[in-house]
Amino acid sequence: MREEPQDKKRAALKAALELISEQGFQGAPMSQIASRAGIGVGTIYRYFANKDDMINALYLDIKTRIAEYTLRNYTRDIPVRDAFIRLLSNVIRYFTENPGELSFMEQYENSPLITAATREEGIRIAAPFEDLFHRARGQNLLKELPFEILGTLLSGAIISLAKLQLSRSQLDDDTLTASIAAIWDLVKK
Amino acid sequence: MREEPQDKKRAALKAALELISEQGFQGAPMSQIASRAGIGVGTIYRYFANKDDMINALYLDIKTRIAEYTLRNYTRDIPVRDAFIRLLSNVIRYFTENPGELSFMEQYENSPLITAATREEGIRIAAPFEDLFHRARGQNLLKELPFEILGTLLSGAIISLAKLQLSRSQLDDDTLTASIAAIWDLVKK
DNA sequence: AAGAGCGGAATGAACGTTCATTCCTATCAG
DNA sequence: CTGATAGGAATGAACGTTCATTCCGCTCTT
Repeated sequence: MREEPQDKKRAALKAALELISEQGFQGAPMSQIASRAGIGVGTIYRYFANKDDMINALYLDIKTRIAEYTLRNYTRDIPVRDAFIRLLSNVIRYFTENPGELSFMEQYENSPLITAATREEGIRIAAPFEDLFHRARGQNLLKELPFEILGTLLSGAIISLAKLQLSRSQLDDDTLTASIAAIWDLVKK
Repeated sequence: MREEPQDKKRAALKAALELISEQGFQGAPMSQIASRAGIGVGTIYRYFANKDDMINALYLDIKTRIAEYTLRNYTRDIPVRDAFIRLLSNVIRYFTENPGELSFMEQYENSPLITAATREEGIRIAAPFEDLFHRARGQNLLKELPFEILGTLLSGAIISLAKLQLSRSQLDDDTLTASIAAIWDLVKK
């Protein structure tokens, strides 16, 4: 049974994500993370300087994956409105498929554990969305508000929809589509 | 120096709110809460069964105040759209004046510390908004989506705007007004 | 004098982190 | 091929610290 070099690191991150999303930071001591990952506690410290460092790495890791997944089928030849709808749908789909990640992200982003530096880096990762905003503005489709505000409103609305979708049993497709269309109205002129 | 009977209870809640909003749950041990409140640790346990109980009480307390403040100048003779705008503005104003409360609420609502029962109670407190939704639906002003979804979208957007307002230096009045108008577009037909 | 309210030292459980030890595998000598 | 050697990876018991909670004595009030 050949092991990849980073197997244990991944296992630790996965276990941390599961425990934190299920039980919160309080419910995720290093000892439990290790045992769920099937490794020794000490091993975690071979890969991360300390617990904060591990959680930071987890955050950036997930943020990157979300950004990739969301943009995965975006190209510039898609009409602006369609592109928005598609990206928003991707966000919903991603979190539906990875419910633990939404819970972890929300906990971490709202906690003072997150450093200003990490938060900045998270924003940078999400930067490719800017392109779509610029195209939309170029076609005069957007409300006359700074991108920062439009982006904030958009993400606030879509995340809250994702949370609802996860907490209540899944919404049916038509309702979801209509909800996403509503979110487009939030930013469209 | 005559003390009101519940003074220390209030002081404990206030100190807990401050510490949790500034430093997170990790950074708010009972000993610090007590010393910031200017009381003994033991005293806290005269008013609350344990820490969880205190935090729960804090949550419900704040949620009630927010709901009151938000509805404070709402009456049925205000046109629906104006009423929405007014309530949304109240939310922003409340959190601008009480920044710690937004931070605490967001941390607590996203953490698994909150029980299903407490969450339910939180929803019940916010129920008076329903009236406005019913009026709006009666006048056919709303998108054809369940109230639950419209409410979720609305609160997601307004909360994200409040967070932005607190993190970046305050937004100017015109921008704020325009942003709130945008949020109305989210639910209006 | 009795009792309620209060304070903060004491307690023990739980935690993050360390480190002496073991395990594993690659290398190399014979 | 075999056995010895070395060194990095992995382990988990042990440590020191922190924390929620308890307990007991002190101080007012009546």
